[in-house]
Amino acid sequence: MRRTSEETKAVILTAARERFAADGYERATIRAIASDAGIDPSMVMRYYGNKDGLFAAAADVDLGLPDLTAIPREEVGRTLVAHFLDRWEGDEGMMILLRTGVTNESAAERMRGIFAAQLGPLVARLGSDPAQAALRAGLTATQILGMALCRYVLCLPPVVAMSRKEIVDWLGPTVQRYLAE
Amino acid sequence: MRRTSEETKAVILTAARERFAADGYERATIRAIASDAGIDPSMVMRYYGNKDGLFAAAADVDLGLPDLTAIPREEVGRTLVAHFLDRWEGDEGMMILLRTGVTNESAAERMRGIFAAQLGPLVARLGSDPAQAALRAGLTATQILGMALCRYVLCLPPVVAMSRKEIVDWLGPTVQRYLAE
DNA sequence: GTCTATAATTCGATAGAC
DNA sequence: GTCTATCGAATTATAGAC
Repeated sequence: MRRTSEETKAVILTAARERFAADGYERATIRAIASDAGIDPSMVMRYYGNKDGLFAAAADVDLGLPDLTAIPREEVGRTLVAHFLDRWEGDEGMMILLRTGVTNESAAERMRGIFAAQLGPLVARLGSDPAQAALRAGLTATQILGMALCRYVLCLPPVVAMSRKEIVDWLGPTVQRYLAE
Repeated sequence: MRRTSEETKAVILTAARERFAADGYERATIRAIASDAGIDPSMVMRYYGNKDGLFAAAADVDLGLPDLTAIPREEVGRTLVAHFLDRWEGDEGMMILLRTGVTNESAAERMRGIFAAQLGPLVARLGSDPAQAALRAGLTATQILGMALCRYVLCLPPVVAMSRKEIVDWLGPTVQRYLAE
């Protein structure tokens, strides 16, 4: 099939995101990604240089965090938990970060950067003690990422069985305490 | 160096645990493990058959969970958090399960089995509603594993900076609520 | 018990034709 | 823009000498 270069780049990137999300960095091979995209492996190199370049493009994730100062303070915990559930079930971005960040140092560095740049400032704007903002953001990350790990990656049966409402009801108060109490 | 077969097996297993913990399943090569152990790669095959056999031996982890019915009920959350901190900083067992379980399905299955067999019954013995025991164990896993992920694997700076006491003080009440409230 | 040699794959990456 | 062909390196795994 004949495409424009932009189309080809996009097709490759979509396949790459799915593979990195499903398999992690090492097992997501250029050959497999090219096969999914229905093109030759050399096309991947042509447009992204090497595997690292492709990964960098695939792992460019925006958490799309909501403005927590615009909602009632007692609702920030539940709101953030619900938002991350949407993010996890929406696209592969979070899965890419988690699956690759665990065995790839540059991916872990990217994960640190994303949380420092996006979750950190959000928590800081919530007010309270500025000196504690980083700590509170870190605590929040442990609970949010832990839920994602158990539910979407390790697939622990009792965690998979939980409904969306159950998760918000149980984790909401935890994140509320970490964020604002 | 000349050893007995038991010694050689043990030397290989020690090196394998460190490599699997540090690199995950894919990047922990038999060659690297053999090199660490100071022997030839073929020795690994001789004693463990193949890479899966070696991994099975390396990932045989006992959480060594304490009997929570023997301590005051209001202390179970803090006690469990402290125990897992010890486990994480004690040997490579937990790190192996986490690093490999994220990109290897058989390792994830092993993780599910270990938590179902060891954490589940522990929570069930705490009493309360038997129908909720699995849910409570799952919730506990999300917070415990999430802390480990952020602190020991992703190394998020504010989480790494926390002292042992801070972790127990912050996570203790969370796990207490998941376990027994 | 230890090692050499090597088979059989698989992977990332390059060169170049069309 | 797409593909064939291929290189060079790395991996798991096997066969067999000492």
